[in-house]
Amino acid sequence: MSLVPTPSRPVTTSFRIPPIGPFLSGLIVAFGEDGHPRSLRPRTGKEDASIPALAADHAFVCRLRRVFEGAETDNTPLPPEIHPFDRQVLDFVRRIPFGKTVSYRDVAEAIGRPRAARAVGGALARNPLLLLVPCHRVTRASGEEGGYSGGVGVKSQLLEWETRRKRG
DNA sequence: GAGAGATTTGCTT
DNA sequence: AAGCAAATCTCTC
Repeated sequence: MSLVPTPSRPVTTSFRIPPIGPFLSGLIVAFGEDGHPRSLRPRTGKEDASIPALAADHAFVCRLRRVFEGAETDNTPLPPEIHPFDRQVLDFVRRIPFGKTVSYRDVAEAIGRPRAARAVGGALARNPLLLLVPCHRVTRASGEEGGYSGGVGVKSQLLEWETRRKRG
C-alpha cells in the first residue's frame, strides 16, 4: 500500500454517495486528479466511516441517478490505467442498452475473440466503474446470471429493476 | 512463467 | 438433467 502516486495508482479522493433507487443503499466513488471517476461500487457497509459524503445534488450524483433510471447512457472516459483487452470489453459493454442482456460469449464474439468468453468474465471482474459500465447486463449463455463484483444480489436486483422499468 | 478466473461446450452418467 | 473436464484468453504475481 504505497501512498506515492504512480501511473498505475493515481491519486484519488473517495466519497460516499447517498442511496439511489429502491435497493442501492449507497455507493462509493473515487475521483482521479482529472476529475473523472476512477472507481465506483455499491456500498458494502464495511467502508471507513471517515469517507466524506458527496452532496445528493452534486452533478455526478444527478448524472448517476439518470443513468440508473435509464434516462441517460454514461459517457465518461475509462480510467487510463485499464489494459487494452479490458478496455475493448468495457467499451462494448457500455453500449448495451438499458434493459437488455447479452452473454459473455456474445461479448467475446463482438470484440473478435469468439473463444474468449472466460477472459471477458475476467475483464468484467475488473470493471472499476460499476453501473456506469453496465457489466450487470452480461449474463451466462445458459440463462444464469453469473457473477458480479458488486455482489450477486445486487446484480439480480439491477436486472429485475431494468426489465420492470422497461416494461413500465 | 505459472495460476487463476463473473465461461462454454461436449461427454458421461 | 445434472455433473465433470477440457478448451481458451488474458491478467496478475
